[in-house]
Amino acid sequence: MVTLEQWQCLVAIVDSGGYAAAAEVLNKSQSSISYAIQKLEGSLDLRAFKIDGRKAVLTPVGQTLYRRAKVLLEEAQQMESMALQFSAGMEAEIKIAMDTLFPDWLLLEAVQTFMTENPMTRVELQETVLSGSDEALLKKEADIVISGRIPPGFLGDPLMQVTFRAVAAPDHALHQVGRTLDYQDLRLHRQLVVKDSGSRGTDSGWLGAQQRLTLSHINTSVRCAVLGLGYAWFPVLKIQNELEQGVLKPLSLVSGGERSVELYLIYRDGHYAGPGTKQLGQLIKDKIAKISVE
Amino acid sequence: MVTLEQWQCLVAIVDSGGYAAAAEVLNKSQSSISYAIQKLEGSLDLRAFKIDGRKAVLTPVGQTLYRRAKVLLEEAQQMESMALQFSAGMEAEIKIAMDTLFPDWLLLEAVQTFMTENPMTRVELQETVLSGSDEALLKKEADIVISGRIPPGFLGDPLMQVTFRAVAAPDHALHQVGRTLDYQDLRLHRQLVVKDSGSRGTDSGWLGAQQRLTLSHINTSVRCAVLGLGYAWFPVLKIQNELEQGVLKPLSLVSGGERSVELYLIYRDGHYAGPGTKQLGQLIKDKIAKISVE
DNA sequence: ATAGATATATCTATTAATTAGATTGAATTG
DNA sequence: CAATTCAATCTAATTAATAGATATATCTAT
Repeated sequence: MVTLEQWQCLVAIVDSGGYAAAAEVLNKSQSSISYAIQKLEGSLDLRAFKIDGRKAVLTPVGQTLYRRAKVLLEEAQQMESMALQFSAGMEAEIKIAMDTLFPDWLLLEAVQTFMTENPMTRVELQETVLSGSDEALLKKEADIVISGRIPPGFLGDPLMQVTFRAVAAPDHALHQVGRTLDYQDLRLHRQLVVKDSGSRGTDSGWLGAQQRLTLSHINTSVRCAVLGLGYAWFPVLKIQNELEQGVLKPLSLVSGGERSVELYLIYRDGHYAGPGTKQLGQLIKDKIAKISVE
Repeated sequence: MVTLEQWQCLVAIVDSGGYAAAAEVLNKSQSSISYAIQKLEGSLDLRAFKIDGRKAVLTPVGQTLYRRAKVLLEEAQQMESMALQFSAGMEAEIKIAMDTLFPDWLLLEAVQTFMTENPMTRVELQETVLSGSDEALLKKEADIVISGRIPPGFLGDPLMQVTFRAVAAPDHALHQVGRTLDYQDLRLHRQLVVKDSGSRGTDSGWLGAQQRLTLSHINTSVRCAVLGLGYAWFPVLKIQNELEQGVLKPLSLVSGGERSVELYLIYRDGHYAGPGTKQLGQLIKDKIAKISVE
């Protein structure tokens, strides 16, 4: 196998203009360079240089090899500097756990910005519900968590207020009652509940409902509500489209028709978080700040 | 610098599932593998593997390195097999000299086909006129020559008949004469002549003309004819568009209004030509055969 | 629990590859 | 024609890579 060093010699000879000059550049002796080229030419069974007078000149084959060798070396160099960044603490992988309450497009925009700036860092996104985010933190399955709950021992930065509203499809029975509804009315109808993604399975939603339909993802839940399968509390930001299109309609409740939850951004390792994690967290915060202004 | 062999070890360990298995695959001892990874990790100052139990498992950083190392090795491998083709006689560079009489789109199509099949071979095209092609052959500046002249000592395969027709712009004075023209008529007008690209500079065209405008390229000459700067003999295939659009019109001559030249394909090295040169030559012939049938 | 099997790490002696330095021969320069 | 420059070659010394033996840890099956 031709080694990287041998390719490097070939390139150095061309770039510097000769064997002796290449030796200077690479901090080697001239004989080492000569030896390296001999080995290269030997193992490929061709001539890369023709000695014209006392100058080393590339053969046509050599020219082709030179061009590709430059690319190869460039790539090897890139790998090493990438690795250097890793050893300096830059993460190869950042895992995010996000409660489905959080507007996903917002996070995805931040992730996209981050990934273009840090192409060597992978990002993994896990959508969680309620205790699922706690679990991600405690089991070290996520570096960044966006959730409404801060497990004891962690510190969270407030991100945004998520407002819930009780809604149902316009032709749902609850919308035909013709007066403001109370808890008794709701009890008689099916409530759509999003299943807790944590393994302990804390239940969410109002437990007073007799009939319940439990979904694993909020998007499915919204779809069910639109189809008239039941009523539910949804984050306003998540159903903006549905409200505008009129396929979902807010229920007028005596009280409790609007609830709200504060979402927090939590670093698993607090201020010991790596540089990439911190940058990504900041990007998310910036995105939200920008949205709030608009 | 991390060597290719070290990257190869990393990849082999992952692909085969362990240090010992990698040693087997690479025909080395297990301790060599261990040593190589130690060197790699040492020079990058990071850990690529974590020994989980007694299994070697990639760290997140290691995963990223693994993916890129595969690409790097793939590229190095490609270079070597490319070089192997070179040493087996495949040319790194093929030079073509083509008389401008030859329809260029025909050659370019053949070149394109060749280049997609042989991405590592460069192709250089030189357009010549008359003795320029002889010179390219004799000075070894071209491997393939397409020309109407075969210098002594070379063998040419007949390619195609190129038919010349005397033409001028429709509003040219020669078109206003109102009868078939003879040599005397032509003598009185400016002839457009393409300059010989050879250094000896044999003159082309009919030397009886008193006024001449000499151009270095046939395309320029056609443009001049369209603008009414003179009359000229052009290959029919080269001015098909101009004839259809009516911007050039054939002159009706008593005799000599149509001449023709046979073009030949000549290999500089005859049947000692390299495999790429032969293939490219054959492609050109095939293209012409296909055209002739249509 | 415990023996046996499996997998990586480490140590050591050996072997192979690389290196520098001196020298030679060829080509260029003044 | 002498001086200089450049690559090739030879040699000795150094360095790096390797296999083999052994140690250590862990998993598996009894």
